[in-house]
Amino acid sequence: MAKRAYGPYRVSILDIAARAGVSPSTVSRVFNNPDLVQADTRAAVLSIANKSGYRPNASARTLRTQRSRVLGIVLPTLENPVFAECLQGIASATAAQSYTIMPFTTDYKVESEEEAVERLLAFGVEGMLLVVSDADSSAALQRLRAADLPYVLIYNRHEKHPCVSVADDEAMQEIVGGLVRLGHRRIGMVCGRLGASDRAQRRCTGFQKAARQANLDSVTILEVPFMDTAISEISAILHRHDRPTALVCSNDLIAIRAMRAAHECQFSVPQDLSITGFDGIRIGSDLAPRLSTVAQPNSKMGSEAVDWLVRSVEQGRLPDARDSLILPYAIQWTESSAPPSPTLNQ
Amino acid sequence: MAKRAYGPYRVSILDIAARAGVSPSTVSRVFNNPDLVQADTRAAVLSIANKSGYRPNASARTLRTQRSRVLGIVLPTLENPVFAECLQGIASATAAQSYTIMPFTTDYKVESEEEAVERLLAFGVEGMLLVVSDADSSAALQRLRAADLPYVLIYNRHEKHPCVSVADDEAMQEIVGGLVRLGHRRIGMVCGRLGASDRAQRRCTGFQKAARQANLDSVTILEVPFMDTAISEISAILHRHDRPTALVCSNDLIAIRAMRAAHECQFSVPQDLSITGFDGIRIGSDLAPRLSTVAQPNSKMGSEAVDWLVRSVEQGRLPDARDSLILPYAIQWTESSAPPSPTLNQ
DNA sequence: CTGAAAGCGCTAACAC
DNA sequence: GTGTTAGCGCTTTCAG
Repeated sequence: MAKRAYGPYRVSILDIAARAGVSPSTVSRVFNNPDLVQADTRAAVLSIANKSGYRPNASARTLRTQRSRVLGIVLPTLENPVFAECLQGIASATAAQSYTIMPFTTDYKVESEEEAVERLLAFGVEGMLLVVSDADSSAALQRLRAADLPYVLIYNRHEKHPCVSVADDEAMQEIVGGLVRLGHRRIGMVCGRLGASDRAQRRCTGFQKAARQANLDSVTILEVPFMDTAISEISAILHRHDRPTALVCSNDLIAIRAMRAAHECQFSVPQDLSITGFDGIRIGSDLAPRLSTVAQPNSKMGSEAVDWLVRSVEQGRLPDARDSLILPYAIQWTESSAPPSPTLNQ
Repeated sequence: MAKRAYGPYRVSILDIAARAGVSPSTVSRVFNNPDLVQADTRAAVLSIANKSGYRPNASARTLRTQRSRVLGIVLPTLENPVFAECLQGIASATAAQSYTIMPFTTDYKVESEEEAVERLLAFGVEGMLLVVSDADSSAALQRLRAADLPYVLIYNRHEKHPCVSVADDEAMQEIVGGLVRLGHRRIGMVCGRLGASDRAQRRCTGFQKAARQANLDSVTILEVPFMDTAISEISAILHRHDRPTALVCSNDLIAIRAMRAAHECQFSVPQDLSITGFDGIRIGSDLAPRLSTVAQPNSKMGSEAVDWLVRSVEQGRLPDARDSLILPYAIQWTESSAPPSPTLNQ
């Protein structure tokens, strides 16, 4: 039993081999190719291994086989449930395939993205799953390309990169279209920091396009870079006399804050103001009123990305951008949206 | 440049040494003990290393040094923001200390806890942070003890284990006390699956104790094992003619569903029904009405646990249960709680 | 200040 | 069916 310089004892394959009276290779085979080993020796080795709490050392195995079975994960923040739900999907899928994950959060900072990728590369991950701020300009992705490491983006969409996403521009247009059909003519959009996320940008563009098509009476776009001040900034808009009758938000977290802002302005949702979100975080459907939103299959986006990445890794090739997955979204028209009250829409 | 059996090229220390015309040891020193290397050779090596995108191979380094700088994380689910927020705290703190994390979720299943611990042990993590279902009976913790690996529990509380938590029994009593002082005499408690979490149990016990002390007129305890059915089960209680005037929930997610249930029963919160939560998830304070709750410093609990664990690891000793941290909680009396309306409290 | 050599724990040819 | 051997990439004495 080898004693480490400090800390816990760890049993090595040599210890097990010695105790079982076999060679290390036999022990190794028991764990990697059980069939190649006689049933009784296998049983003996296994029993001793279990008794000693032996598990093959992953670092040594990785070094030897050049396979770590570890995937690197890079995402903005777990404070937004959309990413937490996605990571949960990733975690479940990887565990099911006997892979392990190593997550980093970037707080939407590109330097952190690069740092994370660098660390993960050093670690010898076999592939990465990323949610980056801006796929088009990402240095982290260039590095990944240069390193020839398989990766898949989630929530991002880009021609040149393998992505798992939903058609959010389209979804956004559908949302606006729905509101217009309900009778809304003054619609505002509230987005997160546009510079920090190509998603927010795309959704915003989708909104503008739909607004133009519908030839709306009034279109306001409000960028709320920080969640802390979101409520008061939204309230400000609601105090204007020509305030919108509907507020389209670039994500659910903002939409929830918009509901709060409405409440503080003594407006009731949806009678005085319709509100829609984007993402489909779990809690949205338990609110009162339920949040109308574009529900993305967050957990599934994670697990699909895992499946694709693992497949690529095991086949020794890079995921192809042309195989990018656009998963279906589901617009949930629920209680936070309704026709504008007649007096409001003049 | 060594070509892997499949997949990406990776540059090794030998490549760098050769290109720089020095020995591998020198390159190694540049990365680990820069001071031991002459300034100009150091610069030369560094420049070549950067140009080639070289990063020391973590597996090899771990194998050699017996230090992985990886911490294992085991928690129930990221679908509950309380754990997502905590993991975010863990992620930030570990990144700041140049450690990496390897998280596993258990969905409250003890077998998954054991499996996760086993995998992490094999991996050679230097320590673990866990949120287990029941610290007292956990086989995973026994295994950790046997392996002599440093670990810290979060949210769990136990005499024999190093824990970072808040005094939730006390907090629970304070919540009930507060409601009683507001005038509530019929108070109900809604808990998650008690068998799945010693926290839920402790909070429930705290509630019962406080209820007894206050000699309440009516005490209902409702266990809602699954979130999917929570709303309807809570509604059922609210339909009773002697329904509680206040509902104390064992966590915020349940409290949000209780608010929903109240809404569906046409009760307004807090006029017809007061509701309190537990955990202090971020969203709670942006709801309308804001959720009254016991706010735990979730992110900080994670980072404190990291700091403690890392300190222990680096000093080569196990965290001592007697040093367990009980962080302060903050009861937020906000909009979801108020005195009962006079007609209700007969 | 730098190089040579050994070895961390494991697996995969290759022998037998 | 099993053992022997070499070596994955790195760090670390030990020499010089």
